[in-house]
Amino acid sequence: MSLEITCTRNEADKKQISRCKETIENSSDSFKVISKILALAGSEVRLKVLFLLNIENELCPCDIADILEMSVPAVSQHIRKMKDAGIITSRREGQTLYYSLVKSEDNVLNGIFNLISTRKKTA
Amino acid sequence: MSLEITCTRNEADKKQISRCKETIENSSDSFKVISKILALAGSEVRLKVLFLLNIENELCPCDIADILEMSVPAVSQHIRKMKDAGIITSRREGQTLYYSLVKSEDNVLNGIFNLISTRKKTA
DNA sequence: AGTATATTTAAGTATTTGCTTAAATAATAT
DNA sequence: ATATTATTTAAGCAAATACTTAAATATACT
Repeated sequence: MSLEITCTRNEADKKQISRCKETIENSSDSFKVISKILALAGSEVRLKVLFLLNIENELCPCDIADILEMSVPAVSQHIRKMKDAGIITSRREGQTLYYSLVKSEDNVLNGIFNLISTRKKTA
Repeated sequence: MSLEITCTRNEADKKQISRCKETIENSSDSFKVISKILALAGSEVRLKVLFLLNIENELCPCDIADILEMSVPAVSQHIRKMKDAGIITSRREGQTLYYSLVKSEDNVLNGIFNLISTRKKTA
């Protein structure tokens, strides 16, 4: 818990440091919210799931398990995290649960999807 | 290692599944590369560091530690990860190491920085 | 050479993550 | 009711994370 100023370099720019502290403080909530979404998308498996939901509109856990060649419970647990975070939702049709992306205005994910598609083209 | 098709729902769309598998396969490298960057940015601390480097151009570990109110070794270890991944670089000036973002064409991070700034304005 | 400063690295540890297997729900079909 | 299917949940565990403190480097100063 060393909250004191440890950096006593001659060149240390105190004004810069307090300006930065303020900037960070002002966007404190954004950092929490956005880093959480990025952490979710920062798993190869989940990024693939999100990308698939974006292009296929909706998919069930069973399909995703087949596509990604992994176990259904493993998929289900990834889905749960994303649902808990509110970035995907579900719709039931009989025994099957269809998951889809929650569309949001300030979308962190759209830019990422574009990047994946773009890279694919240029590669 | 259950690589067989486990989903034998009547409604299962085999064509959709193989189409999806192909899509994922085609962008396989993108998913690796991009999820890695997102995982790095998916830490609140690292997202802040990246954001700060973006607006301040360069900062030393000591300054970052002060700004984020955390220990220098903790900061240094976050920096190491980002440097290893090639998203930041360093320049030495005497004893001080100045870190800065590596500018890249297909930038995953720029979109994110914009989002943080935008959210701040609207909030 | 000897000391101080900036930073990294290493070792230790508590927490989190991501799977596995087995059991629990929920809906459907017989 | 019973069995089947789709999915979730729970328990267990190995690996990864993110700190801590202490020691090691590297540069500068005297």
